[in-house]
Amino acid sequence: MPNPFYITTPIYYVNARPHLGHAYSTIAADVACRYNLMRDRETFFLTGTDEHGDKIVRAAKNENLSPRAYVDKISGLFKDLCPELRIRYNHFIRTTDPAHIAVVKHILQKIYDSGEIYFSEYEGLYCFGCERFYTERELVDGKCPDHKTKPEVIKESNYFFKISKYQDWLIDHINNNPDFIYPERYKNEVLSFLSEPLEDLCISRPKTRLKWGISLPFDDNYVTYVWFDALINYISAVGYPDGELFKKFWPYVNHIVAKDILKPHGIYWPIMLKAAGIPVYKRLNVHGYWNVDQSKMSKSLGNVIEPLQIKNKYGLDAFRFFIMRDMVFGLDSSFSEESMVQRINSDLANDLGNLFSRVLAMAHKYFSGEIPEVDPVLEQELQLGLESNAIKAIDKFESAMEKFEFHKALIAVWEFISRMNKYVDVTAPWELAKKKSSRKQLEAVIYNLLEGLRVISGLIYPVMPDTSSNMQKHLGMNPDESYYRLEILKKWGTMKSGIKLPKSVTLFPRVDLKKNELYSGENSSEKTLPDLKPEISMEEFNKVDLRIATVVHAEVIPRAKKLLKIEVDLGEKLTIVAGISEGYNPDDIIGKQVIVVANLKPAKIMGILSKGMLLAGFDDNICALGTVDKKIKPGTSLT
RNA sequence: GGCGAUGUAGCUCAGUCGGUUAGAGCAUACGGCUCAUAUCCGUAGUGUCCGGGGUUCAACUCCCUGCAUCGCCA
Repeated sequence: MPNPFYITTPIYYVNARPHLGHAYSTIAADVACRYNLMRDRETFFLTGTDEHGDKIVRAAKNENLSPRAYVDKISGLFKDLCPELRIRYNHFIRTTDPAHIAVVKHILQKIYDSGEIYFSEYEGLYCFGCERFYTERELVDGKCPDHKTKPEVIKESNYFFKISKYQDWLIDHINNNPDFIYPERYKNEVLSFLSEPLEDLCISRPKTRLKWGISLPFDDNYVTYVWFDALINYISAVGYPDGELFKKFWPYVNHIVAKDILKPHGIYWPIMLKAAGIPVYKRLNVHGYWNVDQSKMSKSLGNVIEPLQIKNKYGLDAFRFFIMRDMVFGLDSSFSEESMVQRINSDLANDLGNLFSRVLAMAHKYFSGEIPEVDPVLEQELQLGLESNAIKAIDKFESAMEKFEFHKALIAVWEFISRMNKYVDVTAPWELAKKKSSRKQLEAVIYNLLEGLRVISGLIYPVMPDTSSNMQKHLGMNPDESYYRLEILKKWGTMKSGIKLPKSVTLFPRVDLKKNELYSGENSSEKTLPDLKPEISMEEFNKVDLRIATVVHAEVIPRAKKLLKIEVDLGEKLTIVAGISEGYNPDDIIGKQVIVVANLKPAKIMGILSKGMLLAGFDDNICALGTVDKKIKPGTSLT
């Protein structure tokens, strides 16, 4: 039985609404979790909200709400986002939950009893926005560098946690466990921070200035510093100290955080655990920031992309794919709608979507949608290494996923997708289909392709769960079986012949946007052009007979406002009435080559039988004829 | 101010221990195919490897220095 897997996101501070950064952390955790399901591991996925502290009180005041009402509201926003992003958490914790509060008190008491917390007086410049004291030096023009406000002088007695005592232990622990903080750059950052003496951590706030928090169990005049409270969620959520979940999952915990909260997680948290006699976490996984148009995705800046807007515009799976594929876990990345569209078109529509479409179309065309019966010898013969390519892709996928290198895992999958497209090209099933004698070969080729799609459908499961199950459905697989399990994906040839496949679908439509239509966040309707008419098929379009014609004669029609009577030559002569006299005099157009609809049903206009239509564009007072850019024989049809 | 990271094709990046002709994807151009969503396959490129100096038979790689960008700390 493989080890269990416990994954956490940060608990999100509810002083702002969810944004792209939150969505990324949470989706990354979801991807890691689903991957571990593929490995048959028992998983536990924790997310939630952090709801105490000064900033919350102030944010609540801003909205004229009580802290309680305010945190309920914002926490609800975070919670509601989860199903929309297909986040399958096991528990959504709130630091205002009574069970959490009890554990925080328990830990505080435990550390206090062991003598690691002391009482001391402190005076300093305090910024309420930052919830921290500043030294004179740190201030810019006497003001807080973040909030541009003047900090207040505050003198108070507080409780301090002796974290300095654990500094050497922590340095050793990090050095002895190279994976403890990952990727390495953040490990180095923490070590460099630890190369200087740590100051003890102030873990209390007097109730005289903050009541919204957890009371210290050993002094009711104080509440707990918000970080000390918040970090404990990772164990309170699984029932520390005696819960079964805690015993089962805690030894295997992976935290996911963004780099802005590296210090609390890389320094305070392990020391808190150590001081409380709890084994420290297994691994801290630190990711970077999403930059949007050069500037940081940050709560204090205004340029926040609502993840939901983009997701609604292009679909959830495309969104999940893009942020997992484009960001190297640990590094910063930039988000633009343009690069997302590029990825959707090239990776999703062209590579994966089109592969799926062409294979299923052939299965329907040549085998009326049934998985063909296959001669095992021929099947092997015509594999051309496809099976071993699949195994190789799965191996790469696995080792990348273990290291949270999501982009590399996806690259491995796409290498295989590309391999599949080449396989189609090399085996040329449409050639095999031409001859009765190669029927057996055709069966083997299509079967192998369907098998390859089965593997792909499984490998994309963590990142694109909806598309994965959609593919699976169209591959005629039993929806009750966990088709995405790695063990099953590695076995080639498990598809049963004779199963009828549903009619094929387009997995990802190509996005065809002009630049100026990008980034119109509010206007997130399906249509990409204003007043776009309903889609037509090629077949329907082909009913229109467009021809090049030369204007041989034109005259104004008396009493008509805009109409010209025009005679065109397209091999034979045709009379057309066209409403273009506001833009053209008869003499202007004689000799011009124009585009006409030649098979339009004739209609009588102003007593003249018009047997076609001239193409022209009208924009306010401009009228422009559709013409061709070089001379061409009249009567040539346009396609 | 201190410490660190990064700088490679038009764009995003890979490049092991110093070792032959510096790679991939996207974008571009050309060719091929027609099963497929104007898709797919193939071919072709282009490089001051940030600048300067040094070590070496040999430097994108190691050392020094300068510049630029970013991060952490003060």
